[in-house]
Amino acid sequence: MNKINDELLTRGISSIYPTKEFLQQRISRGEKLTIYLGVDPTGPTLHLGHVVAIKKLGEFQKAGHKVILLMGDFTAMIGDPTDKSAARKQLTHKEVMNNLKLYKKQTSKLLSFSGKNPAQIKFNSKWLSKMKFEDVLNLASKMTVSQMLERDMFQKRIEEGKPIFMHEFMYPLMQGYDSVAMDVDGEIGGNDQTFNMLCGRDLMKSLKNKEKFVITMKLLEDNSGKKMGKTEGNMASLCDNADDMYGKIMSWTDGLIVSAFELCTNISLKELEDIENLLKLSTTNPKDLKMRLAVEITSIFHGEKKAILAQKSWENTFHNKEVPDNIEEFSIIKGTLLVEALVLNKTISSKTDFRRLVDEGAITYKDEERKITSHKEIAMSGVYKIGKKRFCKIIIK
RNA sequence: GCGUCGGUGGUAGAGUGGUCAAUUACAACAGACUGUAAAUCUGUCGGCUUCGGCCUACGUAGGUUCAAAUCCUACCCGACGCACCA
Repeated sequence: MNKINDELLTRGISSIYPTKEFLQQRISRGEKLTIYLGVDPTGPTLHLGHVVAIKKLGEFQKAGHKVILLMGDFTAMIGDPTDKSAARKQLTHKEVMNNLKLYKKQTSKLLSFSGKNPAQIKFNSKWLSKMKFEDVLNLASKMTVSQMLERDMFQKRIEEGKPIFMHEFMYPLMQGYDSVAMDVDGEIGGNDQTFNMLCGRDLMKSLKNKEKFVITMKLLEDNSGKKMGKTEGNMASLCDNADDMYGKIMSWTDGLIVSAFELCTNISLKELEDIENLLKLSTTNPKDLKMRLAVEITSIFHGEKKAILAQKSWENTFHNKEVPDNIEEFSIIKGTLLVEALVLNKTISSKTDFRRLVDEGAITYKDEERKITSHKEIAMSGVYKIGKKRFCKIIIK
């Protein structure tokens, strides 16, 4: 019992507010706690970065606590001015519901939505959209401007002379109010959400005189913290098929291995320690550990069988340089130029790109193991390889 | 309301009349190497091309000029400062 609690309250956790002991006491007293995790339903997919907190939520659910997955549909609708690229479009109710459906599917391996203690799903528009201006003002009166300004993000913007908008001040309040509206015992989230979650803690105290606990999770990132940008692009989506998920994990930088084992897999803490030590030895090839990692994670979402198949296919393709089994096929009319065929099928983005690739010696006609050297090559029936990971099979009609 | 500054490629961010399809960094792509789709190194990185060039792009619309991302005018959007503060 004690041991389980200990892992529940340490693994992957960055910090617990007010204290770990506080939470531990409540749990060992046998209390059934209500904990929630807020997610932003803006996109249709969740990625492995989200898994960290969802997984922890699932662990609490297994331990018998009540868990809520909160869809931040209201907060998502407001849009974030810092994100000028998107100028975030307003989500329709339909889109939100659709995303929810996908989320449910994607998280079903970590959370249980049925049984006697199902994870609940709530929407924060339910209470936030009904608030009157006076309610908002009342909320706003609980926080001071300097409290808000303490936030690193705001400090940085002031230094850079970049704007801070009023509604950005409201954000933490809105998110914080979620805790009050649902009357939860605690919240869980990435440590990048610390400020918002603590804001909810303050509100809880002043409005309900309740001590809300907050668990912040470590972020999935390079041990140097530097390479996050690099990994972001490879951040496997939970919608990816087993092969892609496996492959994307393999392309993670080595520094991510330990933290990913801790945050995304179910291996024991003992094994985790072993892996950490192994990595320090110069005789260890990090690749082998990464392969193990990729199988572990892929297994969670696709089952062990598919994960092992994905591993085999990966080894064949990249280690033995063979053509993978399930590649894209398309048919063309006889005599079509290879450029036309590939661009039409969107395997390559433009004709210029095709010429470049040919000049770089990136395209190979696998059936004859021959590099394509001419821009005017006629497409043949068979398999073409572009770069290291793009394959396609052409069929002549 | 007045004033100041600014809006550039996937992002950040240079450039302030021709040498600008636009420095650089990140992302992306390719090659070499390897331990892999890691790391490192090298190259590429708007589109079309008969490889000579051509076309489209630096907030929008006009204008000046042989020539404009760069100058002018109007407009749109934004930030900052000052004033106002019912």
